[in-house]
Amino acid sequence: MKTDTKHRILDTAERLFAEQGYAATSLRQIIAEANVNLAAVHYHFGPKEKVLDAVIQRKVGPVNEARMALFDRAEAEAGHGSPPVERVLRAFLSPMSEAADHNPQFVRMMGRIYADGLLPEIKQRHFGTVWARFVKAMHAALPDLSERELLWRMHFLQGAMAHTMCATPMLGNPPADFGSRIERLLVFLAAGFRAPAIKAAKGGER
Amino acid sequence: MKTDTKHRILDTAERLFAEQGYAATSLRQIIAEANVNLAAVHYHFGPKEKVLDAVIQRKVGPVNEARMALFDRAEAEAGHGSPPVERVLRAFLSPMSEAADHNPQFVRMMGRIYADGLLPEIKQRHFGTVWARFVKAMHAALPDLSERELLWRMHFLQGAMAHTMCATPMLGNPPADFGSRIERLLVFLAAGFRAPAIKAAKGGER
DNA sequence: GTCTATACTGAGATAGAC
DNA sequence: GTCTATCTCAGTATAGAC
Repeated sequence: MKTDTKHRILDTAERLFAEQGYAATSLRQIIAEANVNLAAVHYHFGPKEKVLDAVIQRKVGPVNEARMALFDRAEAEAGHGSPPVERVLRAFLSPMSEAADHNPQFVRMMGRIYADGLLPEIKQRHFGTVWARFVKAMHAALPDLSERELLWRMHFLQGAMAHTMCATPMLGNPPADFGSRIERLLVFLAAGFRAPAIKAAKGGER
Repeated sequence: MKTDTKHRILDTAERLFAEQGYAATSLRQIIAEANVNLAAVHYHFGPKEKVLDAVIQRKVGPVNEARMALFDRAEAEAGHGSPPVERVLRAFLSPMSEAADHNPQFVRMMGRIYADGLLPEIKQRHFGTVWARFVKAMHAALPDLSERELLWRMHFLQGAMAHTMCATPMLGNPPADFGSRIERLLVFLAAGFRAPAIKAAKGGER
């Protein structure tokens, strides 16, 4: 059967995207290492961006499902009230950490993809719903923050998270220590979100 | 005189990089809008990356000088002790904010360049010394943090800052309200840096 | 020293034969 | 379904006019 052509393309693309980044990886390099024809890529996926889309879709699904399950659990345990900030943050961040333990390159790839800046739509498609729930849970945990203030802080979180994911400095031993990196990020972010909002910015942004 | 060829290239490149990003802007588009020849770019700057380098160099110098001056002032006012975290953060962030008031596109460009992930060397060349001083000042302001913890938090800061700079959502009125954005970021970061460090991460990163 | 014209290589994309 | 051949456009490099 030749259906494995599709899988070979995806496997090779995922590996090369993780190693070199999306932009730096050419379709010709992928097809050479996957031993398939160039047009086969276009037949199965279409343009290069769709290859990336398929690579992400294959791996990000389980991560997002885990996130949703953790949101469910946190809210169930909180009963009437809302789960604390740390709990919500952990529900979103820890599945990515676990994915990194199993496949470190995937998380690096996600970080690089994020860093490559080509996600106007990819981000929305693969993370839209889970992100919306994340924002909602954070808002419930931090009722004193205005929506605008919260959204900006979510913006800061996004940047810090992406930059942390793709961090090449695999500082420290053991090498694939993504878990402690997430722990540090979580402490940092929780404190940032808990900070009292600024009263009146001089610019007067409404 | 034809020396303005160089300036026209730089001006056009800066504008296009800001509008579309570095990767999405072709040299041919630049030369078309600047009314110069393709080889003139190669003559004056060399490869495309050197064009970016020149564009950055022209604008980032004053910003870094302002940062250094603010570091000086903060340390002088602090006397024996160290300036507080907010003071150090503001010394680093506010010059970029003022640059944005004068030329909003430049800051957007910097963010996009950062987001394009093509700065392994550019970052070092243009921000190396000022960043080193920034880290040192932050360390002095937060003596309880281990160096590793501090460096990771600087890493988070970097990601949040870059993501904030290139944020397309010019939410709120007035439109170019970069100042309040920086104020919000500053509050968020100061709280994050002040958070007590985690004791023992399960991974045991050293 | 400054620029024009032109060519070279490799990228992504597509039409059409098999 | 698959692959060959080809198209366009990118960055880069060179030769030579002024």
